[in-house]
Amino acid sequence: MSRWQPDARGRMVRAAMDLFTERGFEQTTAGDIAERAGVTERTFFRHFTDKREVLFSGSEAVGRTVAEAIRSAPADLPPVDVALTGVVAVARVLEDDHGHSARRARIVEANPALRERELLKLASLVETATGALRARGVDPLTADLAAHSAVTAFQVGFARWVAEADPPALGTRIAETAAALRALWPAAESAAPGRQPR
Amino acid sequence: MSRWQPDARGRMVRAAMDLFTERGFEQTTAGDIAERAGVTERTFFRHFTDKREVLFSGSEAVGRTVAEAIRSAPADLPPVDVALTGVVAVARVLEDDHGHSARRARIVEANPALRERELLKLASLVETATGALRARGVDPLTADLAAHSAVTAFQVGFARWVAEADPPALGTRIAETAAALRALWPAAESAAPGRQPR
DNA sequence: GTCTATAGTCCGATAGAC
DNA sequence: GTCTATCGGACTATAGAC
Repeated sequence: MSRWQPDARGRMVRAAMDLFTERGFEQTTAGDIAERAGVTERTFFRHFTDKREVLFSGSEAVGRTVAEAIRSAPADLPPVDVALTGVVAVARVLEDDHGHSARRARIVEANPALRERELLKLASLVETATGALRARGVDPLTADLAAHSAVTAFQVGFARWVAEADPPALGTRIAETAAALRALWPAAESAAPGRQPR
Repeated sequence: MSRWQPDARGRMVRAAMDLFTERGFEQTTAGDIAERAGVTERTFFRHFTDKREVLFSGSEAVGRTVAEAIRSAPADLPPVDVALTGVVAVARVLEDDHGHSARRARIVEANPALRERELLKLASLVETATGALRARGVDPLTADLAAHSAVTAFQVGFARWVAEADPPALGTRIAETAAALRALWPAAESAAPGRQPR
């Protein structure tokens, strides 16, 4: 039908993951990825602003999922639980394909440049969640910290999940991590009403 | 006396900050920085692995400060407070020069590539703190989460501090942020002794 | 210190979809 | 005709190799 094979973007993503696994991120040029995907290097850079971005193309969708889950969470839920609702919604999407997540995580962990990009995406997720919480009327500082805490629970829970050979549900790991986060702050010492910790 | 002016590294750092402020990070080449610092481009790359790194040369020292503070914290302190001790020790160092921190923060915020690097340094700080906590016998998950929480308190408190024209002590802002973080987790619901939150 | 590969940008040209 | 996706070539800066 057309001059081009469809789904150039998907082919580039798959080619990149394969090549990064085979010979590593730095040993793979943008041209290599393009070649294997059957496009030119120039086309690669029109789809992805830089070489790293090819592994992070789904991140806008993740942000939308978080924002929507926070928007539609029950009104009476405490802010931190609202934020956790957001990241658990993301977990539900990733749940299905542990193999892909694990493979991708291994590639990212192996390269500092990719870790940097991942951290930027997580930071952007924190910002998205903060905004969604504030839209619910949560005060700015609480919103920011609840978002940070939820993303930490996601990040740490996800890291444990992908490291496992025969894992439970990702949502379970995240809930466990959130429980451990809550347990960090001993209620007995300083959470008595009105007392200001220094 | 010698063929070279002393403190080439310091001159490059200052030249970089000036140029990044004047014309922005991307509009400044490594050669520009080297030239203003009176060295060759080659010398620049011998001191800094990449262009961004010139703004992050103090990060190893920060890591050592955190690790040492955690190592020497009172034995009976809860893990999260030990971790907070670490980041407060860093605050004491930055305390003196609000102007420099604010200027640097503005440069970093203005450029995604620099934000990425900053996030990587913060992640590495989390790892350092986690290691130091584990060396005290804290279990791995608690150590990781306490480190994350402390660095979040630092990060958010620092961001508020640099944004202020006539700020209080950075340590105060961080303590406030930590208190707000603690307040996120309502004690009433699930922190009763022996009860396991799900 | 020189040389080189790669990343990433800018310009324009082209070919199909609508 | 308009919109969008591809391709080609030239170009600079980064960063590493020699």
